[in-house]
Amino acid sequence: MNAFSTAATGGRKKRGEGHTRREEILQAAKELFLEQGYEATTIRRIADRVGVSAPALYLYFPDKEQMMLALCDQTFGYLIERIAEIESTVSEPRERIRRFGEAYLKFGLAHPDEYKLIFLGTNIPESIRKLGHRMPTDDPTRPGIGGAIVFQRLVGILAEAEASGLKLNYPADTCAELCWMAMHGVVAALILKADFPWSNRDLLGTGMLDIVMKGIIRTD
Amino acid sequence: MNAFSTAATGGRKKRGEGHTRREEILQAAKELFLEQGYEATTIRRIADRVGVSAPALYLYFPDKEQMMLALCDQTFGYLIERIAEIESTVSEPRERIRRFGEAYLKFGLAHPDEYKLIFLGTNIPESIRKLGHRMPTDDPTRPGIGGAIVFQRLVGILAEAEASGLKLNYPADTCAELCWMAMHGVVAALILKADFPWSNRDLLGTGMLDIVMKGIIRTD
DNA sequence: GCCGTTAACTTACCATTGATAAGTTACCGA
DNA sequence: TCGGTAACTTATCAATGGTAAGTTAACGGC
Repeated sequence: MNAFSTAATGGRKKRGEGHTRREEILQAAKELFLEQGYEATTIRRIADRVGVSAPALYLYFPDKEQMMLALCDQTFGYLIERIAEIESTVSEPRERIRRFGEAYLKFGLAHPDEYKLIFLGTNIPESIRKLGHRMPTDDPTRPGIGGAIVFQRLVGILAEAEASGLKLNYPADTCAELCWMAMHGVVAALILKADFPWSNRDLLGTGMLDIVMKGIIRTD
Repeated sequence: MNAFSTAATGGRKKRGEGHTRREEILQAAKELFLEQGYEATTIRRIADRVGVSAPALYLYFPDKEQMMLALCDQTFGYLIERIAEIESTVSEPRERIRRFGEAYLKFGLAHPDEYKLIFLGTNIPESIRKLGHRMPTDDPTRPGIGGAIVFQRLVGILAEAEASGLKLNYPADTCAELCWMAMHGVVAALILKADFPWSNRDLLGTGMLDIVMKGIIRTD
């Protein structure tokens, strides 16, 4: 083995310890994907960083795509947890919606590289990008369902808000779609064009949230 | 040469006719990019369709990326023309803004594959995707400036609207950014997730436009 | 202690990719 | 007719994702 690899983790694993190698591969893949993007990260580079040969990766993943998918699920998890937290601590409908939007924005901007990889699908194959938009009816045991879960929670929040008396200007699911499209637009633009001289980054986030809430919630 | 290629265009060009070959290559590349995406389209497949050898393409383009860029400029051109048309025929500020949004939406949905390739940057290298968001200060003679031109026109329309007395809730450039982010969010979502059971496609377009205009234009 | 099973891993290899080097063909003007 | 050169080809490159087939070593059973 290559004693000079960046993060070589010692020699051969003992029997039954293969899963720790799997974790090491995921960690190395995540670092490299974030550093250089999906296409630029080769299985050989991942293998080098782990300290094994390239074909060894295929003992733990069927292909490069599945490594990416495993990482997708991991990162979606953080956002899903955060949303559950909001749902369990905030009950006022308007406040819930706003908090959801804020959490989504904050998550995207705090993890720009991961958002880019997972929600934006930049530089990743079509087959993976699609999974970020998986439909809720898809097999939930397969990786890549996280995006649909997040969206479903937004639909749920708006439907509950309507049920509890909040008046909406459009059907609840349409409101959810509009809300997501708008907030995603902000995050995507700020991340993809980080060096553009945006007039006012904070204002774009809060402004869009204001605009959307004002637009979907009826104000008599 | 391969007499069985899909769109072989006869033999060797006469002297001085190289530019027609260049057009043929662009046409074949466009078809293949739209059919199969950027990554899946290989130099060899493009060459096959044209009816020449693969290295012949390098007589007309320095690399695959530049073929894509040439196509980007072509397609951006259609939208830029349409916007110019609106600016020259519609004078009422509110109507101008709405028409711009409608044109943008219509363009994106009418050319989903091209929008995907050009504005969304799915399956294309980072280096190309960035060009869709080029800054207006960049060298205008280089390809890929179209995205910035479209955005600049939106900024212009809003600034002129404000100058002619329309009251905005945010600075004009912030309004332009919010407007673009929201409309792009709709187009991107409808295109990328064409098979999602969207509640109401038309309502998402007109609704977002209503929401944005209501949100950025002060209604006393 | 040693031995078979098999998890963990390696070396050698494959077809395909974008791209280059170097040579060949044929048109056109002088 | 002949030199220059635009237009094009063949042969080849290194790098890629992935596979086939063999090697090493840990563990349980005897």
